[in-house]
Amino acid sequence: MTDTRFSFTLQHQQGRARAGELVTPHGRVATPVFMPVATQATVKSLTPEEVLALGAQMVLCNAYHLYLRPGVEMVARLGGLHRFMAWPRPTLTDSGGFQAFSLGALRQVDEAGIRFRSHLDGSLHQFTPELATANQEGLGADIIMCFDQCIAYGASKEEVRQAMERTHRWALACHRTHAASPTAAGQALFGIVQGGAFPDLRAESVAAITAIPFSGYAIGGLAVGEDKAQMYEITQQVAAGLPAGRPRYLMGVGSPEDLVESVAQGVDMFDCALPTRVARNGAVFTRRGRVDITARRFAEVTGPLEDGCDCYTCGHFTTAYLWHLFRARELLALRLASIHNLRFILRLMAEVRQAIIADRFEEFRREFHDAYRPTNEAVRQAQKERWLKARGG
RNA sequence: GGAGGGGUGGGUGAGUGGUUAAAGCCACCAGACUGUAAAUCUGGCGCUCGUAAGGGCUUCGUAGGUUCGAAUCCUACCCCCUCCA
Repeated sequence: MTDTRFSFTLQHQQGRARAGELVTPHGRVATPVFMPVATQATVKSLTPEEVLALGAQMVLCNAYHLYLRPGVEMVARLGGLHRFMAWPRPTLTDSGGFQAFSLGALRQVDEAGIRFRSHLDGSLHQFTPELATANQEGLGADIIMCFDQCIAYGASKEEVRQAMERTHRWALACHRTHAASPTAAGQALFGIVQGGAFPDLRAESVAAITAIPFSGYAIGGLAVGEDKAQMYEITQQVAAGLPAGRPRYLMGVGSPEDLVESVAQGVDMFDCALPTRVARNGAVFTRRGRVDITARRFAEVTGPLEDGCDCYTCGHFTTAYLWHLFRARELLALRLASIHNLRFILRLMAEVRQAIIADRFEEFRREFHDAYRPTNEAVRQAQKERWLKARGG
């Protein structure tokens, strides 16, 4: 397998934080990069032009969802993923392995693959590493992912081990399948490290996955219920074990604070449904933290969601108007909040990159955390404990 | 003037003798959401004591009454609505 049209160049490094560039058949991508999630070949509520204007360089689509509807063949007949969704820039597809985690009772895992009960019509489908790879080749994304088994936090070590070892076997199968494919030259295949929150399993997984010559390496199975301290530790450990010359992708992360922290551990790529989902539920990111703007106290706030934000929403509308749109359940509320949140994240990433290149990432990181207050109860609790400890000791 | 209907917790609106501090919805408050089965979900929402379990107090227009027991039955009064003159 040779990715003649895919490459990654490390441009600058400060501590573990890296700035680099991906080259793909559909263009270049400056890293660290956040990929907005376009599960069903659309970033929910936004047009590709809008997504592009927000500063997005690349989006993630989901092969499982597109396989069920409209179907891989259909997308291929309609010109492939890029043309189908009118997104001319780089794309990445997830294999459907995550749905082994998220679909709950609708799926069953065995050695051959994962059997899914379609959430659309109840029909039964089996995904194997071979099929998952072929599906992604059919869709035609620039980067495709190995079919892995993502497992919930709280599973026993033995269960995590089994899922991990299966993921390793499937990784080999995916690599073999892709290498034999005529489309291989145009697509980069990434491997995925699993192993839950167990450092020894993670070490094993890093060894097994990096033994296969993938174009990039992903950290999977995080942000599935473990606490943030664990997540950061595992991220640091795994990132440190991945080859420096290949892009590192932390799947499914994240929140603003997670992005900053993970870049600090040497991660180059991210995707996350959080910014857009949370936006549709009325929560908005600001430099001071996440805010639920549907609360009554925002009814008459005449300023923008955030002073100094350069997004379309903040440039045109008051917080009071957004509040009204959410209360009235107007569709524009979803769009305007999504625009703001994605712009917030994408701008954050651009600033992170600039800071790394200018060798002032650590200052940036500190300033960010000083100002940013996640609403997450656990984090707040941890902050409180740290404060009490610092005060008492 | 005549006939009829109705007044329930912030709003709307169920409830017509006990299991009712009183459904549902809205509003309000809080929380969750991380490779999207999500424009979703969860909890709270009379006052008060308690960390909790649980306890106390006050509520269904107003005032009386019947009853072991009343938002529910009776009487009077106040107010609102509809139709007919």
